[in-house]
Amino acid sequence: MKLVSPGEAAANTNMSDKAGEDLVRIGEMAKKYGVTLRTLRFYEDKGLLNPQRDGSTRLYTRRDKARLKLILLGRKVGFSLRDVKQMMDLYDPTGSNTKQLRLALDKSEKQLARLQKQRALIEEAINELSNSMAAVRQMLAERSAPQASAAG
Amino acid sequence: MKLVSPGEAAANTNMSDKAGEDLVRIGEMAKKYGVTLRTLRFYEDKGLLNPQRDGSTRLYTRRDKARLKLILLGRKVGFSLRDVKQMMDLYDPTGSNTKQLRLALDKSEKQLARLQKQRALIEEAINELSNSMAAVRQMLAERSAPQASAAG
DNA sequence: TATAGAATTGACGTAAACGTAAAGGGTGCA
DNA sequence: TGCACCCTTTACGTTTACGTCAATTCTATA
Repeated sequence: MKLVSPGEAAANTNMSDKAGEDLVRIGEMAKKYGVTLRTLRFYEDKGLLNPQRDGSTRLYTRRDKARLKLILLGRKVGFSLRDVKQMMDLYDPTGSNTKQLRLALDKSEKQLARLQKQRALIEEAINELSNSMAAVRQMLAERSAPQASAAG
Repeated sequence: MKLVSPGEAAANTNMSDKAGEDLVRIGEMAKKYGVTLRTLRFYEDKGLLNPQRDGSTRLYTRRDKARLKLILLGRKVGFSLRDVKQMMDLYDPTGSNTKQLRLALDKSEKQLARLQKQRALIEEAINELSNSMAAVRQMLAERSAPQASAAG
């Protein structure tokens, strides 16, 4: 049962059962989104992805791609995979998803606060480090040119 | 052999052998610098601190305090303990410490670059997250007031 | 003397997101 | 037929800076 043979996959013109099902195997999926195979399997193991199977071979659909995009966005903004899963698990294609959206908003507000705190910490660190570097440069300068100075 | 009894420690007026040796035990040291006992022992285990001993009891000197301050500063600006140790290990009380200072400066420059990159990433994250939140709020608004709209 | 308060060493546990083998199947092509 | 790839599962390893017992000892004090 050949669905997408390697090589043909890139120029995929297969219009099988459903129009444009566009199934890809793990290798192509990984390349397409810049992640490793291990990562995709890991996400699946954590319940974040759920690709079809052709025998034992994973086949990722359009929906898997959408989910992966969300996961990667979530990771980028600093959510844990656990958070991402919680939010995605609330998705219901038949409903208004009000609950999901509210949860996402709630988590996002908290995450935004965390990010802002982190940014503040990093700026503090940058300032402290810059000060230290200035002091070190000063000491080095004094060592290379030990002229008379009032400093102890 | 009593050196610093608890309670007396705070109002320490003991001028023993060397003037103002100012030895403190681990509990007071921890409180003074806002770290746990575990942390102090851990730092010692990693070769970052080297307190004296009264039998089996650790006694921290003025020098240990100076070193701990440096460790905490290092951690604050994002150095690993390994980095901190490398830098401190080069300290030689009899020399000019040019090598140490150069190493510190070198590491600091790299760390500064990392911090700046991190800051950039965090700001990207903040922006992306803010955008997502706006979109979610939009969707929620549409759900609570589903008037006619052109949006799909 | 009994109790409460420090200290000690030793050693396993934790978090997060994968990395990295190891051992093995399936397939198209020269 | 056999390489060259792609895929699979299982499972231990990695990183960092400690946290958290556990079992014991020491000491001051009421």
